[in-house]
Amino acid sequence: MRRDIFQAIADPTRRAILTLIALQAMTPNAIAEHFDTTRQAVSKHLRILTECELIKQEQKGREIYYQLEIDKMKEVDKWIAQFRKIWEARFNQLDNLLLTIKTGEEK
Amino acid sequence: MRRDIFQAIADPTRRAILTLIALQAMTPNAIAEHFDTTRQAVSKHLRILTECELIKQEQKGREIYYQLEIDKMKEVDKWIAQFRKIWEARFNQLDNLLLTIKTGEEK
DNA sequence: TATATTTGCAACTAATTGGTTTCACAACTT
DNA sequence: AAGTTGTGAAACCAATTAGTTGCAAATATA
Repeated sequence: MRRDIFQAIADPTRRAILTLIALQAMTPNAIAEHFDTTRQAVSKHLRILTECELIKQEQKGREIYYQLEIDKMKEVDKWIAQFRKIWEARFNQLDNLLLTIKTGEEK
Repeated sequence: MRRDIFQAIADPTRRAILTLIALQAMTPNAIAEHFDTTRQAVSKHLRILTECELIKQEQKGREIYYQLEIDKMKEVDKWIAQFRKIWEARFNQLDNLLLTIKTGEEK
């Protein structure tokens, strides 16, 4: 069973769940109300997100509050960083080019 | 057939392909040499990446060079941004707290 | 204690996935 | 013209996925 963050965020419902609980922890029932699916299906998504540590549970009586483990998100950010480095470098090149053109015009 | 970037980068081989061609365009054969799989399997990955516009082709004689469409990567970055905003806010809160403690000590 | 609520888990199903083998076609080379 | 090389696409297969329904366990309420 492959269980990494990239596979976890591949599903649109799971991405929506992460956005939903980003600001405040919620119970499975409350989460399920936001989607056109059964509570059990949401429960399965929550299990997958828990397994790859993108969320964590906090039991309160018979309710379980799920909340985002935001630090785990940094792993995706880290992978994207290699590409960000490239597009920022290109942006700076373009910037220098424009500056060169401008300086040329002023002469 | 769902075909979005998140589903595309869910596969580890596809992520490796993206990293591989990030700096220079490559042919399917050259790419396949880096993986323990057939050229045809790589070809299928390239098709998926092309369909969601993460890469583009450039024909040169009978060879086809695949190169990264880096701008498309920004869409993932954009989704991550909502979470980055949160962890940066928390970092600043912590920073302020430390500053408050320090200031308190100086009194 | 009996009942309702909140939840996770197992079993099943249809669709999708990533891989393979085989083939066809176009472009170079001899 | 004949053979080689680089490539995509089709047909098939095993594994995985996301969903369903049904059930069991634990906690709250009457």
